[in-house]
Amino acid sequence: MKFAKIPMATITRLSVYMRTLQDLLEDDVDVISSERLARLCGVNPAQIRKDLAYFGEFGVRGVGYRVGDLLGQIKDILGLTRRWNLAMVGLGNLGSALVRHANFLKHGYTFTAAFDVDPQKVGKRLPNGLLINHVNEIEEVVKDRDVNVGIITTPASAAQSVANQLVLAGINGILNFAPVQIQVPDCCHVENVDFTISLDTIAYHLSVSG
Amino acid sequence: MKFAKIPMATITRLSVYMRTLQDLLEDDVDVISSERLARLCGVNPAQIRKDLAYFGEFGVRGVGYRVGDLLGQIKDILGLTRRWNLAMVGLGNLGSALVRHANFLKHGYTFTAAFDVDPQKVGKRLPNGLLINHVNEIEEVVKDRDVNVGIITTPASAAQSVANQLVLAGINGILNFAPVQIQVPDCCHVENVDFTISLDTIAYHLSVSG
DNA sequence: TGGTGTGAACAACTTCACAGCG
DNA sequence: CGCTGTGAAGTTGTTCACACCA
Repeated sequence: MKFAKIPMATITRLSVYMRTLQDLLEDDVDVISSERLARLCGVNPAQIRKDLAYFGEFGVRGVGYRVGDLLGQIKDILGLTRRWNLAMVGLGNLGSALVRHANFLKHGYTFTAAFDVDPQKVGKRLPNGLLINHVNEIEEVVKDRDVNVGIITTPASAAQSVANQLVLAGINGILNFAPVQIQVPDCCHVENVDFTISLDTIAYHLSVSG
Repeated sequence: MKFAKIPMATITRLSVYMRTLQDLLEDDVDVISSERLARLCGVNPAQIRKDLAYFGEFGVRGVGYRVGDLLGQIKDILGLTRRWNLAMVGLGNLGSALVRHANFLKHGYTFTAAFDVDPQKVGKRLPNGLLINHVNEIEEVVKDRDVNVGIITTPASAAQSVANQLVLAGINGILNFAPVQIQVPDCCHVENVDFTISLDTIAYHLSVSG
């Protein structure tokens, strides 16, 4: 099973397994079976075994998986044993909140740049000390500070233009919170976080079921 | 094709079509073909026709779809012709930012309640005038203000307990921003918005491709 | 003629069931 | 003996190709 192409959904689940394993490690659990881990993650046990099998044989037959080992392996697969530098573009309510959000700081993600167009904001510093640059400076600053991933929290109307500048600056990964479909070349990977869609989905479910 | 069960992915895409149609309407576009709409939404034209076919025949053969009509139909399908009352639970950086976020106010979503555990916050009012209640008051306030959907932006450790209280208060839809898998009875629909997973996915893609 | 609506082919992902090994 | 690893079966979702109709 070593050289198959890996389903996108597998990568998503690896991230979930990782989080659960971290919790288990903190609770001093040494070994866990696919069945128990599956219950904790809300998936099928065979799914876990198949997901892991894409990357190697990490378990012990008749026993299960060693929590610490498996956690290390998954971090390795996801590329989380190194540091990733992030740039936040758009420091409105959402952008500012996310920069302060503790979850990014786990797993080696660090903000090394921040951008906005508002003259009131440019030149100021964020609570963590990070200087806010103008969006026009993206190319220069991104290269200078070795930014790997851009996070877009601008209004929808500005998102595509920002994405273009990020790509131009050599960025290959974008996390897009703006509610639009942005177009980028194949070299750049975009993930969309769109809670308006999620809300609409809830509205639909509530409508049909009563 | 009227009485098939509808793929979850179809509902997600309807929300995307809706947004694009709204833009087209503002640009005074009257009619659009599945091919052109598909290009704008980044999907396959047949996909759009199939998605819509689950719910009826909305197009005109040889012509395309009337933008205004189709928009109305999709809003109807998604249940967005009525008002939905939201409750925000957790008014940290993220929760506060989301309450202020303009996108919720489109499409008939309104915040009618807000909760936190911090005594510094309880009793205060948000910029929009909404009073912050204590999380203990969820059941009472939710029923009183006819809340339909709960949004969880608490730390992961508190999310399950909050979800339990929301369910107890009779809520059937939860939008969960906390990075944990919350367990609820079948009567309640949960959508997760988990940007830590999305970031990990980006890290994986950057790692494997260079 | 041109674009929708849709059955049939195809592709992707998930689950089952059991062989294989510690 | 018990749990992993995995081929095969099953399920779900996507794309094709063309009949059908304004």
